[in-house]
Amino acid sequence: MCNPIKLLIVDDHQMIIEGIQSLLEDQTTVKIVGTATNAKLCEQFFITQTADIVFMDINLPDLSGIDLTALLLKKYPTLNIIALSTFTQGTYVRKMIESGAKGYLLKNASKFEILKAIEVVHSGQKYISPEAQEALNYELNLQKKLPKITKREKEILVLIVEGLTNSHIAEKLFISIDTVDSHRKNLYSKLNVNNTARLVGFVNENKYLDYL
Amino acid sequence: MCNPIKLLIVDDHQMIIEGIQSLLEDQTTVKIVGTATNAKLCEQFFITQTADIVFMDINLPDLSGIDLTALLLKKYPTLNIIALSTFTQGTYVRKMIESGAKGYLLKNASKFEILKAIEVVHSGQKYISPEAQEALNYELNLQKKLPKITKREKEILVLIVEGLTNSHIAEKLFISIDTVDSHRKNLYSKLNVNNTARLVGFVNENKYLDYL
DNA sequence: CTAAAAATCACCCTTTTACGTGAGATAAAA
DNA sequence: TTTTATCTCACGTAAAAGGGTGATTTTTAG
Repeated sequence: MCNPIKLLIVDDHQMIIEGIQSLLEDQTTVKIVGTATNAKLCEQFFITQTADIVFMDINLPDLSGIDLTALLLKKYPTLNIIALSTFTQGTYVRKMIESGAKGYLLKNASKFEILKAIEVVHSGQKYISPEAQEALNYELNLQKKLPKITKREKEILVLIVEGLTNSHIAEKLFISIDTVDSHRKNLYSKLNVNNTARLVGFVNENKYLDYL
Repeated sequence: MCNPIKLLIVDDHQMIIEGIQSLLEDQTTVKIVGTATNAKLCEQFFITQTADIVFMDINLPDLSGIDLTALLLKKYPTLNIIALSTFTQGTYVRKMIESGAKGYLLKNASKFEILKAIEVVHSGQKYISPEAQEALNYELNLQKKLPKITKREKEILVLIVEGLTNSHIAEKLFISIDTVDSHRKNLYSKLNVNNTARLVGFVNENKYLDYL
């Protein structure tokens, strides 16, 4: 019989902490060694103690779980962090995985799934809940489908969306109005729109500027 | 000594249910008489049983907590429903209150606050958590501050945002291009913008069309 | 090194917008 | 009823966008 897996829960919701504790209290394979309701407390925990697995909420009051994950893994690269979120949004899943999280659990996970995630991640593999995986795939597909624009085009797109005219943009970037106009036309062509209103609408609806 | 307050928890997150149960298990004044992880199960509960207070999550898989609240209150007007949410968004708070909820709790509420909310609401008053109240105030202020436009102006605004030109709008509404242009000018003036890009941006950023 | 992609600029023409000003008709509120 | 708001339309001008085509330089990637 090996030692129980040491689990740290980072979540600002007392209910969630209590809930996980309650769900896992009869488990001999997992031991909750600490809880933290914000990023600061989480960092303090690791000064004196350690954990095998961290359940990491995405929305913390002081620092996002995404940033905290990246920060912790810089200091303690061997940590196994499992994201814990209410959200199925693909963006969150993507960012968490990019930050180095080894797992992604939704807060409606069953006891069984929680235990499974802990086991899988502790054995060195990744565990992403089916819904989160689906959302991630959707996200990646969407990203793939969204037209790609160049660096300069993005620069100009931002200014158009902010409401600047071609001449103002030209002034700001020290280029000719005709150049700005060219970029604008290319944007229309790439994003498949034919006027400013539709361009701005497209950007807002797809949160297009969040990409690249 | 009076009977314990009968509490029903409606939330699709097992962790939350377990968490609340764990937090309240030592309480003699409150008794959890049931749990439901979706709207259907919640409705079924009330066929055979009853409750004094309902903890209602906003995000349910089948029906939003907002709609479920309105629906339940139609059938059982004396129910005391307390919204339970991760979100501080003012819109949610507003809509929940509009649907008839008597309270609004955030999921990071302490045991103390949960008990207080139950007591206050059971005594016939409303309980809205401080953060939610602040968000609600902000929301209401925002609504107040947002410029008011006329029915016709809104009609035209929608079409502009959809990317139609003045001439197309005129065609669609059987009015002259000059009239459309007048409305457009008034919109610019009222919403304090000076071109299409900023107009569309304003509408999207403020979800302006959701109002009035 | 070379081909491809990106960024730059120019010119032309039409349509649309942006801004101003004024004004009649109608409906709603005081 | 009388004021007020809304909706309607007109005219004029300048600026900006929308569209097409073509061409040079610079950067990037194979």
